[in-house]
Amino acid sequence: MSERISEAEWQVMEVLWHASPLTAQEVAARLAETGWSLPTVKTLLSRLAAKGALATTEDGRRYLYEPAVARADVAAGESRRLVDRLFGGRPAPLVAHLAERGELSAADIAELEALIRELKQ
Amino acid sequence: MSERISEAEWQVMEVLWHASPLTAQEVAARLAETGWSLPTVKTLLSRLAAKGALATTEDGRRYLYEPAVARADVAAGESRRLVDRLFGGRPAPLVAHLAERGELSAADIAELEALIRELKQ
DNA sequence: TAATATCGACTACGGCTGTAATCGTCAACC
DNA sequence: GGTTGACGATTACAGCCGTAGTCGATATTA
Repeated sequence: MSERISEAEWQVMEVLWHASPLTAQEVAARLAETGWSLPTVKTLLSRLAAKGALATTEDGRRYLYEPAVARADVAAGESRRLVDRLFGGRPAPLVAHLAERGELSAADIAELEALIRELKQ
Repeated sequence: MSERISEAEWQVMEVLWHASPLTAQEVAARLAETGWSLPTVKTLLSRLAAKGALATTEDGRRYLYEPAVARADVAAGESRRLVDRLFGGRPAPLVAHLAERGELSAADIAELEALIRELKQ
């Protein structure tokens, strides 16, 4: 398990994390804004199924697709990789970075503060 | 500007962010633990120079390489991309994620707390 | 029952990435 | 001055990624 998921594949996963199971058609419909053709979406679905990120159920002559991995797990893995690579595994510099660049709103800061308070218990 | 830097390329950049300018030989020597051959390191250096991430100065018949982009800028870009993609642009969920998985040490939390206090001013 | 639409599977293909060998050239040494 | 070594440049090549076309089989419809 735990194969990497590419960026295009991630968008497909997002659709299915949001609602599943879906047919290839339905997934493609929800990805209309990407401009991808149906074959493209089908290729991505196949690749995801092949690497175990999606589970398929036969429904007559077609498949219903649904996630086989939790979004949280994949997100955690990606986060960890980034934090390791960019900040030596320490998350504070990441936050400091975002802050320095004005990428943090007051709401973000409040949210982080509440989270920290909770973590300290 | 702002071409993407791949993971192998990132390791080369790390060397030069740490000390520069260096020759290809010197860079390769500092990447001994990767097991990469000298040609491999040279390829990575060329690609980085071609995309403007490294600046070169001629030194006789060879080049001296040094970063043409700040580590902080690249790191910020990557962080931003990740946070956008995984957490809808909000950093708190990222931290929450790391926390939930026990990826945050007490020291990390203290560091974050200090940072938040500072940000609130 | 014959034509058509729809599926998934397979194939394609250019670009990027990781990894490296080879080539032409110039400098240094014998 | 010829040979050897060190450079960068060029070429290679398999695997992954984004994007998509084609094919064979089946279901639907006329």
